[in-house]
Amino acid sequence: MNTEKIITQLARIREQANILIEQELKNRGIKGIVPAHGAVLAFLFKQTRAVPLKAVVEDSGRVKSTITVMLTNLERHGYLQKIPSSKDGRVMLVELTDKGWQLKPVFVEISAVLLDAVYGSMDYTERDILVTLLDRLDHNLRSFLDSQKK
Amino acid sequence: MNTEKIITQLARIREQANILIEQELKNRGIKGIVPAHGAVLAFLFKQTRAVPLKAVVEDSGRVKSTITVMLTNLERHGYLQKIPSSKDGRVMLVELTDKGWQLKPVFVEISAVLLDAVYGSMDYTERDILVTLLDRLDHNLRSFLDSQKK
DNA sequence: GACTTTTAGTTCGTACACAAACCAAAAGAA
DNA sequence: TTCTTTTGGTTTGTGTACGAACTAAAAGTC
Repeated sequence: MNTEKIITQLARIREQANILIEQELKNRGIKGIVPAHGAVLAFLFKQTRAVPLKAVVEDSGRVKSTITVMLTNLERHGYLQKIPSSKDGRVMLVELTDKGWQLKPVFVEISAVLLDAVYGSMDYTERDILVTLLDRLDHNLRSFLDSQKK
Repeated sequence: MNTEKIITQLARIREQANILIEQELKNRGIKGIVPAHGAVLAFLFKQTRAVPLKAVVEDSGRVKSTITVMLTNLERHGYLQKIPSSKDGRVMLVELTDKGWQLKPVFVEISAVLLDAVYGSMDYTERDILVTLLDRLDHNLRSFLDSQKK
């Protein structure tokens, strides 16, 4: 096996996963949602009340300008609402609409389809080994980047 | 280990790899190049003469409109030239300039840094297991998507 | 209380990425 | 030869993604 192209390999798998997600969304007639929204939606599904845009930024790993635009688009499609906070004139509170909450079961379903498709018949021991090894790569990269930062 | 978030994990590693690449390019004072150009450049480095844009499209896995724009930008930065074919009035031939060829050793260097950073002290047996398992995920996804296509 | 700094979001400019519409040249069919 | 289809690229519109500049409100300082 060629271990030199691991990043390409990772990228390809991720890309195919995205294609699968897009297909499943399309099959279910859902519009205006793309894989990149996954992280944001997952975060919002965990909330019980409106959260500041900043919280979404921090959880998502995206930059605030990206999130501003993304939330505006999701709002335009009716999945959420952005309401200025009455407590703090700077903050914008984000809250899913009913239409947004309806995505939650779909999200769960598609996640299951995706995991099934990805792992296929791979046994659980192997899945665990794989994820553990990937975790090491993640740590390796993180510590390299940290050491560079300074 | 949580095997349910493997796609997120993959995406994170890839993202950090991209950050590393961007840093290394910056350290070397190289402008106008981003990780997304990697596939295109790797392909052009293998060529001995000008190749049609279509060949780049096929090798890169990107769509032709994406490649048209990307090549135009790379040309604007002086890394390559687009020359209309004299044989076939439709085709656009792509060729690296001297400035483009100068990226080749940099590319090799950065690839080495990246691999070192990613794998760290992981031994070769483990690297092999990892890549083999990833290959299975790739095949699983590919066959799932194929079966959906019909 | 007036002034300065920090914080939360938006806007703008640029690039990748895709799909769809478009265009011109080549190839195939009548 | 003329007409039709295919092929190779470009253009346009939309969205993600980032950094940098900007705005307004809050918090901190004197």
